Amino acid sequence: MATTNNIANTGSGPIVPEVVIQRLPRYVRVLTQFADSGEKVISSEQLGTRLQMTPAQIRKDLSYFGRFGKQGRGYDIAMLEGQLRTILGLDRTWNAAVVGMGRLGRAVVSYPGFAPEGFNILAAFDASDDIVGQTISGLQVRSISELKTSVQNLDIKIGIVTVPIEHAQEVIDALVDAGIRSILNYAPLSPQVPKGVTVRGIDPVLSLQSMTYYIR
Amino acid sequence: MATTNNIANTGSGPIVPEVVIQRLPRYVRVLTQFADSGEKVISSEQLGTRLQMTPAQIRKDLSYFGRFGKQGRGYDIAMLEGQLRTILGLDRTWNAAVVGMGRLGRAVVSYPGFAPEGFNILAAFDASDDIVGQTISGLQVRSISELKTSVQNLDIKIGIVTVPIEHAQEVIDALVDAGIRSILNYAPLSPQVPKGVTVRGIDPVLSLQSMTYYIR
DNA sequence: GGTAGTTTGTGATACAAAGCACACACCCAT
DNA sequence: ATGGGTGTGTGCTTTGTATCACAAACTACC
Repeated sequence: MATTNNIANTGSGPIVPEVVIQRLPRYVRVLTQFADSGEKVISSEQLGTRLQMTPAQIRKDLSYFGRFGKQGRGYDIAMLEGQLRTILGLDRTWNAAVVGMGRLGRAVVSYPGFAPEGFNILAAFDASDDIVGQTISGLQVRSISELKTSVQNLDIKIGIVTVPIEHAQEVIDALVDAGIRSILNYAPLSPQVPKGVTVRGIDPVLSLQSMTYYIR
Repeated sequence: MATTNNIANTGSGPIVPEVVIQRLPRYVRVLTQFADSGEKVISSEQLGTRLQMTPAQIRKDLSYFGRFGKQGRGYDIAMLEGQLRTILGLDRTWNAAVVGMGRLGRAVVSYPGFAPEGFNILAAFDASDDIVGQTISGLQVRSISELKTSVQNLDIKIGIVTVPIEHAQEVIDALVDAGIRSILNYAPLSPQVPKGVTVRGIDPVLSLQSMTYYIR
């Protein structure tokens, strides 16, 4: 799975390849690091070294969105980071909901890495009556039957799926039905989604299974 | 990060593109599901529908490794699954070690999805004296100073990195130094590794950050 | 056992992404 | 203010990947 997507190029401008979009957050991350270490300017050469890619590719990628650099100098770090964040929609916060409050779901809602990046988990859902009503990491677990209304009331834009594989497709269908167009899927399947919905899969087993080819 | 790799095409035969290798585990997964539901034979068409890809691509991918199908019929499910598992090195078990026993490392060692797929976590490491010696999910946490000897004694082939970002690169260096050539990295950076070492990154924040582009 | 209907395996083709290389812009030192 | 040095932006080339399309191989049914 790793990274399924039915592209829906938002906004106007040229059509940007999805691979490019997927690289942008990595640029943002490195820019943030350089900014933190007090640097003001960075060249595509330096970025490339850090990210293990050619400077030309970085310049090409950036050129899809504008001309951010100065010849003979490089890129102003703060400015470029800001531009990229705006392009990616990271200049605001996003509300998310987690569906499936088993072991994995609990780990996800208590993961401290989302909020600092502007992803706020505002709701947790589960199908089991034993779990609904419990409070986990400060979230009152809701019944899946409330999914659609909660998504609308809380302005939730991202769904995170942590249910067992046998319920994953139906949960994803429910999220789509509720109007969600971005799904982070922890279940080990390639879900079917309509065009316009983006799904990213998190699947450590798949990653391991393709690595063994190189060491077998 | 998502999926960095310095290719090292093992064995002989033609050079197989890495994208192809990364798709094979997905084929294996679907084949297992079909086998479980009692099917005996499957066509590239059916596989394609399930995986949201063209039948031609599946046939091309498989053709890198041999001729597994029968015209007018399709593929024998059990046979193809077995072949692919052998190709990927999944016809055996693999020993892994987790480095970093914080919140994330604990979640990883207690994740029940690895063992059924033949990935056995045999050792856990941490740098902190407070944690070394503790038993977590049946594993006695060892000091990182023992990394190299443990890797050798326990025949560990896979390293799983769950340390904070500021120690990730040094831990990865230590794993490489210990002879590890396959690393699953949960830390949010693009690590530098020598050629011949494969790193796969698990990074939900990066996934989210590239999805927002499509809904912004 | 012949024929209609499938589905594979694969060259050829089309499409997409990455890399090259250089004109041009800008900085800085003098 | 002028010139040497540096690094961008981008058209062009190369490399890589996906798709097409069809002959060949097999099945099933009469």
